[in-house]
Amino acid sequence: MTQEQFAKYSFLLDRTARKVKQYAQQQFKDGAFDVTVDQWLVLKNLSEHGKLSQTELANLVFKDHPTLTRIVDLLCKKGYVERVPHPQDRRSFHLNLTESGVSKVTALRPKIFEIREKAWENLSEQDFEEFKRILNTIYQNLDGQLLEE
Amino acid sequence: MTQEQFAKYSFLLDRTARKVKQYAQQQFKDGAFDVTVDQWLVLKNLSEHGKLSQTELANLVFKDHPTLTRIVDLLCKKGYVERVPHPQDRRSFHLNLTESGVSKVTALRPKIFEIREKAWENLSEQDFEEFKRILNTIYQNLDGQLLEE
DNA sequence: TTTATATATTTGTCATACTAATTATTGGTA
DNA sequence: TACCAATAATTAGTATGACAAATATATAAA
Repeated sequence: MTQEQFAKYSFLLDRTARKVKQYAQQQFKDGAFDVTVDQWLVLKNLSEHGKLSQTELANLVFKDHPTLTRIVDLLCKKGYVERVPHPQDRRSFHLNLTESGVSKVTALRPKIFEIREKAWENLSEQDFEEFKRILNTIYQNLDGQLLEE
Repeated sequence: MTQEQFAKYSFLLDRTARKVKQYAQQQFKDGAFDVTVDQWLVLKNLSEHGKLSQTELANLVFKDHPTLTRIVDLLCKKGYVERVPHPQDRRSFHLNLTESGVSKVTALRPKIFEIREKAWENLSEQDFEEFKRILNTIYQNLDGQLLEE
């Protein structure tokens, strides 16, 4: 295998990740879900982990703080999330789903599973395990954080 | 495997793709490469395929036209690429590397192979083949274009 | 207690991605 | 010729992503 051939993993990875997001986003739009794919990820994690600070949430979804701030801004504007002042720390917030946010998650969850399944046609559970292993290995190879812990 | 577990592929894929791009971009910055990762992809393809219209180039790098227009704008501003009017079609351009662009590609190419190798530590050539197969399968599963061809 | 440092969040800037709409031009056809 | 549809590229608007810097507050150290 030449270096040339080898270096293509980054191209294929980027291309596929974009396609997956684009496909999902199109389905979200067709279904009038009223959220983006990244906004959904945030809603889903809030729904599963309850009250979270923005820092905790950012770590869960692997987005940096400025990006998360902006996503939360949009979700608040749409009325799905609220920022409740943290009782002990005035720098911080508890993020909560509103009633409307809870309904949204309940309504969308099954539809999103369906959308996600399409990508996996012609692939097996074994493929899934391999894929996870390789992705996680790459991530760890490049993650500087590990050196500091 | 629950649906819940299964649907994580999209999260892992997105997270890893971002990490790969971020790591490379950081190395590009440390090495004062003066281009972004996506700008490099465009330069590299221009170098390998010679005169191309923007539409042809967009198809090669799998970016949409507005995105490519802006990347080419930046590369022209930096003096690595030039837009030459197409002799037969006044709507279109031939894109060319400038002398400076050719030198840039020659200088960066080996450095970028080194950067790309890091991600692949602890993984085999066999893994690479599996990875390619799975990524391409996912891409094709979601690619509406195929239906029309 | 004052000072220094660390933490939580926000703001600013640039680059990329996607969609829709626009402009200019081309080619086919009545 | 005049019209119409297709094509090449650009512009506009919104969202995300990375990074640096700013702000406010909390905590630890002198």
